[in-house]
Amino acid sequence: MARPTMEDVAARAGVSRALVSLVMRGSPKVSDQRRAAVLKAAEELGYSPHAMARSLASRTSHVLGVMVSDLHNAFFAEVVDGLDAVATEQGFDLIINTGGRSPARERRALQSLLSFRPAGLVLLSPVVPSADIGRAADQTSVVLVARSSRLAAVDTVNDDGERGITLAVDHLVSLGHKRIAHLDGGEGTQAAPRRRGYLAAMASHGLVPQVVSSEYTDAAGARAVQGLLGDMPTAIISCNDFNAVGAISALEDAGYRVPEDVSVVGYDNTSLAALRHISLTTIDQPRNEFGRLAAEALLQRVRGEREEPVRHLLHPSLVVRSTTACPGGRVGRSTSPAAPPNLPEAGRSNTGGTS
Amino acid sequence: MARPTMEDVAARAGVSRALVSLVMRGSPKVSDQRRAAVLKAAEELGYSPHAMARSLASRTSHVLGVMVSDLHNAFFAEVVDGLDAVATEQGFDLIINTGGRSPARERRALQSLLSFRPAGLVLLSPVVPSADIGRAADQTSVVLVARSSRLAAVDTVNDDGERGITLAVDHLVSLGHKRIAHLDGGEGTQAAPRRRGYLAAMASHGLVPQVVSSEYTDAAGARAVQGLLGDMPTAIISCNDFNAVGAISALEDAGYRVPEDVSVVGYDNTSLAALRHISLTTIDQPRNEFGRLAAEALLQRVRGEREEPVRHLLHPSLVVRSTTACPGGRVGRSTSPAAPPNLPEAGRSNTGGTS
DNA sequence: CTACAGCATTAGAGCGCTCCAACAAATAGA
DNA sequence: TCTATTTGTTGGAGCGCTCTAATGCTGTAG
Repeated sequence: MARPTMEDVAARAGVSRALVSLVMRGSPKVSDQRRAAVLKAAEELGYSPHAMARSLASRTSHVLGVMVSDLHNAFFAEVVDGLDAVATEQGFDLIINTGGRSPARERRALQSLLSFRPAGLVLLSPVVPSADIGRAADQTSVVLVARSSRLAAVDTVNDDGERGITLAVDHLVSLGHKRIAHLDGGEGTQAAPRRRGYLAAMASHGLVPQVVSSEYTDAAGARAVQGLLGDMPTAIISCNDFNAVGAISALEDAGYRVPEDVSVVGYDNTSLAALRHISLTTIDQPRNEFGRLAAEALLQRVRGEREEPVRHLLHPSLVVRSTTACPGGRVGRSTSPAAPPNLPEAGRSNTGGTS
Repeated sequence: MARPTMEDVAARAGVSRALVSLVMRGSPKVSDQRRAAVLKAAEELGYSPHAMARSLASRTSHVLGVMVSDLHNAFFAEVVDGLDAVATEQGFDLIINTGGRSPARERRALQSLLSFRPAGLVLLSPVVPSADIGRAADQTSVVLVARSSRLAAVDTVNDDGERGITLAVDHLVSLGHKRIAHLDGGEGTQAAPRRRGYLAAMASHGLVPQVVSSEYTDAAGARAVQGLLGDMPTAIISCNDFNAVGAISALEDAGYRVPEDVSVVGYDNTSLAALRHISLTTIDQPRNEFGRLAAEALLQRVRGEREEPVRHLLHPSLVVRSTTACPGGRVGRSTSPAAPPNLPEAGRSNTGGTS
């Protein structure tokens, strides 16, 4: 397991260590003959350069640190994919840590990432206080994704949550809905702009808003719907897809049909929403694009091409699937949102066919 | 952004660089007085040790490389969580790469991880040929998760797929099912043991097996069910949860009720299965445990506590939710699995209530 | 024949750290 | 008192690499 070094390769190829270094870095000022000899020796020894030694000697880092607040959320997986694509293409390596949505753990993760002296840091929806982020930004370039900041030293990449919710409201209004409730995300990141967008969009249509406090989970969505029983709106805009799925489930348990009785819109367009079993109308965030832009912003700074902070605000888009329809359903029933029209047949309502 | 070094701290504290090094590594043979002085100087300068320089000088690595074949799969997220827990606890850092389920990309990811000279490597369900894994194992300790191997140099952590499927078959048989089909995972990892387990379990109950070729996606599950229309078994065991959800969706589209007409069992117990809207009976793999065991196996090797390979085969468990019932449903209807009893009411069947 | 490019190649210092041997200073044993 | 032992501290070599400046070596011109 003792791996060969440049010295070994140099000895075998009958050249100096410096020459091997040049070959490894693809320098043009090496004769073809020597290059071939070096490459051959390296191949025979199974040599590959030592990234850490290289980084130490060159005083430059080809590592980007990524802190993912929550690996379980598929949202971040796609962002990381975007990051990875750009990073790999530009010869950077990713080192990933998780923060587990706890400030203490995130702070440790940050420390650990910084100890590698990365060229830059990407923080995905971090929950640590802004001061910690500022401290990190003193040491290296930082880009924030799915979290805004006023720090001059950090770039940010976010989706325009106000606009996203506006798309949802407009869609429902164009279908003829008037009573549209919003199950909000409470203290969660990005919950505030979405709430603001909802209120503004409702106002612009001259409609009465109804914000129901909720959270980013399916259980919370179900609970919120249970609180609405007896006075159900004709449409619900959830704070995210999980919440929406929970809401749908509770609606069906209560005998409402989706979308005939109640339309539901999610947010995020997770893979969940695309499942044909769920087929949720939702708002798509260009997640991969988040990652790409974050990586590019970082690399611009790393290369010293930019000093001023950049704030990307990406346009979300509406993805219409099967959980939205005209009030009363496509068949043009009563528009009354009154009491549950009927009870589920038996057992689980959400798998039930009909008869 | 030029960060202070040990030299700076030493100068400020009025001691030698070596003493600072001792303090940073928590050596007991430092007087309290000096220790305090060093710590104070470090604090004032905002010093933190350079992980790469440390690793280079000490010729030891505190880095574990992790290759995740597919970040989108929440399965791996939990494994990584388990890894992370153990690694952090033992003072190791994780550096994560993705392989994107492509041998070429995985090979590159492997190279990149190895260039950091990690103490060990954890490969989550890699798709590269065994030879590549062997080559990696020449350079560092390797643990394979969700992929088996006969290589003497690598440890493996897997679930006992045969046993998992047996649990599913037994469960269905105990409910009274006789016609139980298996939608298999084709070439996918772990598909083979699951198929084997299914065949063995069916044989042990004296039942006729029916393997339908499929894949690990919801679309494939739906397609497989469509192929069964007109001659539907009373129960289906899917190769994973996604496949099961696709199957359920197609069943409902065709007018079958789940679980009254057809019971469905998934595999993996993903968060998807737990959604109340889906509430899928499935087989749980102890994913977090996978990660913990993998990390521990690796660290044992790193510390030189073990030479012989270890093969962990974890026991999966059955999680009964709402997609399985006695044939004919709980209400005790006809057990005939004949033709679709009726057509979906209108539009999407899967959100429909009844009337 | 010397001069001077131009080029491929190399010696050597140094990146920030660890670790070993060496060393004072204090303590103990004779 | 002198020698051992212990304890705390330090200089210096070296981890595997990069990078600068210097080297040798052509070939062409004066």
